[in-house]
Amino acid sequence: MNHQRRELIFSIFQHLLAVLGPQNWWPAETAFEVIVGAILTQNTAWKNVEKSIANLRSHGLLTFDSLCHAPIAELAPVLRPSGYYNQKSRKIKAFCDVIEERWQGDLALFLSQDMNLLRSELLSVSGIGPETADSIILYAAAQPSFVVDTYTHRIFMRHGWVADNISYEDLREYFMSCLAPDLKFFQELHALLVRTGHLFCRRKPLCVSCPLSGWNGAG
DNA sequence: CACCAGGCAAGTA
DNA sequence: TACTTGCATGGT
Repeated sequence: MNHQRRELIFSIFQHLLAVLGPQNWWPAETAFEVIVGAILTQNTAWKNVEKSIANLRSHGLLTFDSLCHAPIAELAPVLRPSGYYNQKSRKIKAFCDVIEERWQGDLALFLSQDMNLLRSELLSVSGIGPETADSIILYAAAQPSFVVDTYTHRIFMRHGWVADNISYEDLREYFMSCLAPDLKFFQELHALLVRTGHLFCRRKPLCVSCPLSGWNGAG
């Protein structure tokens, strides 16, 4: 069972890598920028997130030390292009407050803790759910927690590889239970699946032209 | 015009 | 546990 899953996942990975090339995610300069981007992209097109990131940079708010001292009233208008700006400004502040109060402002120390403890603490922050937490762990903390995003779910359920109503945690376990915890592999596979989603499974009922269409894992 | 985008929390039954 | 709804701008 696990062996067959692993073979399927490896063959998908190799095929997408050959077709699309290495993605080298996450598109950010610093760990803090990854975290901010992960929150801003919740149910939001990345193109709009880029506008907010650019706004933050021009306002000098793209570092932990500057942003954690900025009031929400200053933050919210800057985040306007990526939507839900009142919610997201509170979420980012809630995260910064945890780092300030529980980790004395040491973001690197926070990110270097044991992966499962890190995941639990991230999930306890209001505004950080499972996908955002796993994105932060995989790309900001550089620890191997598999990220399940909407495209991963869509691609796997449309091919009939998993049930369409599978939960986030169960789909994450689908990957993590049969794969070695390989940071670079988790990063690249997630990036390739999102790229595939952007190109072939966006605004469409089926992945008709998806490179995985008709794929059965035998390749 | 309607619908969607790299979710999440809070409310309801 | 399993739905439903609000959050909000910008692209197709």
